[in-house]
Amino acid sequence: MTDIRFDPSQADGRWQRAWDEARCFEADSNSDKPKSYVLEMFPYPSGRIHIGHVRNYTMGDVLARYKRMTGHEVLHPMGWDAFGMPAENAAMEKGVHPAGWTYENIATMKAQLQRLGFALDWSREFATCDPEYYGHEQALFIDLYEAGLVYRRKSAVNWDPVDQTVLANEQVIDGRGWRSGAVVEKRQLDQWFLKITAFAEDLLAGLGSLDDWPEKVRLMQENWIGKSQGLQFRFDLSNGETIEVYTTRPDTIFGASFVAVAPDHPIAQQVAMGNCDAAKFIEQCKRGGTTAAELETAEKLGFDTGIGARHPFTGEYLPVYIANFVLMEYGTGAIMAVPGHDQRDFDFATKYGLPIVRVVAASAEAADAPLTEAEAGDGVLVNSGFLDGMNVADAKRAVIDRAQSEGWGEGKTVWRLRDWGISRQRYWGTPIPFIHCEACGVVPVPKDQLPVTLPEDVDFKTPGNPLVRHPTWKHVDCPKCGAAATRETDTLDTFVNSSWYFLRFASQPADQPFDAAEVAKWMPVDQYIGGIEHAILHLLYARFWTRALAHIGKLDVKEPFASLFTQGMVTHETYRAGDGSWLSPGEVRKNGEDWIRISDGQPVTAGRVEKMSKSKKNVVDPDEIIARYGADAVRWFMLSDSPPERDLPWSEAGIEGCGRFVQRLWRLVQQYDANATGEDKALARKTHQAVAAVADHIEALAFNKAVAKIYELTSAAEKAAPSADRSRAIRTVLLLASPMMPHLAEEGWRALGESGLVANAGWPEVDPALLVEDEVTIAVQVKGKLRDTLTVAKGLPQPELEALALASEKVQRAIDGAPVRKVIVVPDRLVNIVA
RNA sequence: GCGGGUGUGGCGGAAUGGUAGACGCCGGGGACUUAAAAUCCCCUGAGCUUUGCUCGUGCCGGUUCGAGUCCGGCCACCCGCACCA
Repeated sequence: MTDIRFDPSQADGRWQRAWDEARCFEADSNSDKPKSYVLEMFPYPSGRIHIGHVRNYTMGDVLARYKRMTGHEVLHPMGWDAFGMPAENAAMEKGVHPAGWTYENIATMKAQLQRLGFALDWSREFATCDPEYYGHEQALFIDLYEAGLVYRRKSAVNWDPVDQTVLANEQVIDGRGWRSGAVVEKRQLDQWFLKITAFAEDLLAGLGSLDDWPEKVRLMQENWIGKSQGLQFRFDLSNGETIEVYTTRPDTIFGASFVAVAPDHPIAQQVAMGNCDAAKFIEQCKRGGTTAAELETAEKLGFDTGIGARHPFTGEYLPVYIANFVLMEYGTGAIMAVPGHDQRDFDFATKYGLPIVRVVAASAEAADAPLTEAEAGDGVLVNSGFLDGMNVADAKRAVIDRAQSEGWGEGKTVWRLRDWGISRQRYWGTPIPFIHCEACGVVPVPKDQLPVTLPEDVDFKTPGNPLVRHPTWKHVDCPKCGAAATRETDTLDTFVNSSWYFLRFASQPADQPFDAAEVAKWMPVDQYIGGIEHAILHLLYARFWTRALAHIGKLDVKEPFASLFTQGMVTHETYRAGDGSWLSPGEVRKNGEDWIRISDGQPVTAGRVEKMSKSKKNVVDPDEIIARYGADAVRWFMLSDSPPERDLPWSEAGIEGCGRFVQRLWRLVQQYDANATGEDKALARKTHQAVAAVADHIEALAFNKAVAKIYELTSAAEKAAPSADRSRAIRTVLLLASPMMPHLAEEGWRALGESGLVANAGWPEVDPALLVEDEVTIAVQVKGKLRDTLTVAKGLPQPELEALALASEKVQRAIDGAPVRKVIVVPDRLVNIVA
């Protein structure tokens, strides 16, 4: 009672140690409580924790702590997605070893997370670069290989000739390597692939069962998988050959007025050999930009090959063009073009004066209505021979049936999804556990020789993959025939590491990747929380791995994440000096209505509220704010105000307000009197209502609303006179706030005379009888406009309510003598008088 | 272009078709203090002829006794994908 301020600088660490010593948050796989697996996307150890991590992990933490309080056995683990390019970049730039750099970052970031007091099971921590982890990954990879889900083929890669390395598409900027600036070459290399397309149908269908995923993410995945159904068929060409095209609109076949092939289509290449204009045109197409803006404005261009394609129904010959808008990677790289019903074909036909024929119309009478643009909608087939009069769906089926019975085409499903290329010509990744033998070919490393570990004595001074030029590492004997052989020097895409880590968190036997029975107890993850940037790749790959492992009998779940939540970013206002340079929040201050630079008083322009980024200097450092306000205030801020799926604007005033509330709650706890007597029925009601509301809000992840309810109960308890109910209210508010402000809650729990940890306390019970009010405020409207309010006993019968409302002076004035035509009474809510 | 989302005070945001603006921030006034910090109390959508009235949830219309909420049509901004046949 003497020290009225709560001091996080000494309390935070003390309670963090107490939880540690009590091993509060270690999950027990043998518990018979209902399980709850709460998982946030594990971080890449880039160096320091970002404020976005703080928000992400705070949300998960509140849920995890709440679930513990409501009697669940909670698995809430943390680890490190530790392989990746930044470690190699650091090695090249600073001469440090990727492993050393990574593990140092992990130590730093772990300490940062611990300062926030997260209820994490650190006993299960691992980094994906630990040989124990990636060794198991290698074993799983071999299992998938043996099940036929892994294969090798030649594939084009972006090759940086200076850095001697393969670049991801994002690392190629304007055709040049992002680091070296060298012009990137396309090279054909033997690459490893995972057969994700074998699960395309299932991955698509599975989306339907993910009711607790954001609609947006499901749609993004659906588009990515990109299923389309149509007809693949052959045109006989005037030069005696045939060409395969694919269409999703076989119904419009009578409207086809030309055929178009991609510039890299074999036919285009063949034409180019004998025709230098064609060759020039193809060159020109390749020079075209690939950025979104360029594509949008790109003009449709074509080159008439002079070849004709015989229409399977009319026998007419259609011209074959090479066209810049046709993609080799999709379908067959060739299309039948129907200008009347496809906008791209329409634009092209208009430019080159090709026929535009209507074959779908609103009605048979509108068969010759002019087309001013392509019409893609449904309707009745016209100008289409035997299809006339059919609707689009029937016509599609009819054409496919004819093509199949006559043998010139077949119904086909085409996917946008490609197999997953997982070869990376890099050092800092999971070595692909295979050996190349001249006699035996590709041979998996025997499992008893796993893990294939990375050599430590590597240098990054010379460009290229250190695994390739290491003097000894790759030289091994073939496990099959014993002859001299070489190891695969590619490593696995880092997305593989994050495709099964949640299984390893659930079960960590030494001799296998996971124990199926133990995993079955924890999976699926009940709540997964992370950024929207992983909406497609990570989540799709994890869904694929789970299916693939189920396919080979290692698992019994298909969908790894039952419920997904994507949180918004933390944003901050930006500041610029007169010369346009960015200024950090610490360099500026508000001067009346304006902003000025602290150092010289010069005016500063306050700009948009944007995602925090180092380049714009609008960042805040979690360590600094924790040191200044304590972990609880920071956590509270992360949950307040903005709904969790939306962006959260960071503000100095906001965090100060949170700091004030921490102290306010602390002062309230000091007023707790275990011996207080007497009732306060109204406060008791508010208390119980708050317990129910906060629980509902946390379960819905509506943390901002939960926070508002805690504020309300706090205010009510502050204002109340001492009573037994007030003491209960104070105790309750502390429990409700404990998932959000665990340190203050522990300190307060002691102040209340409790000896255990609030981390082990139960969620307060709710008395349903106290959830309902005995008095209600009734709105009294006249013609829908509020004129008065009445406070009456709950459940007052309609006639009495009506009489009370009509007796109101304000109501009578509003009616002004007009006859009452109708009275609408909503019990316990309102009376509306229509006069 | 396609798909999705969002529009409510000075700001972040609440609101099962039923009292719009909960809660927080900012701001204003007051109390305490020699003073400040801290804390506490009050006010705080706009306007007006201020016991009260009118207007007000991006815009236009509709349904309804009653619309921020439902329906139709627009507008703006944000995000994702993008020449996918």
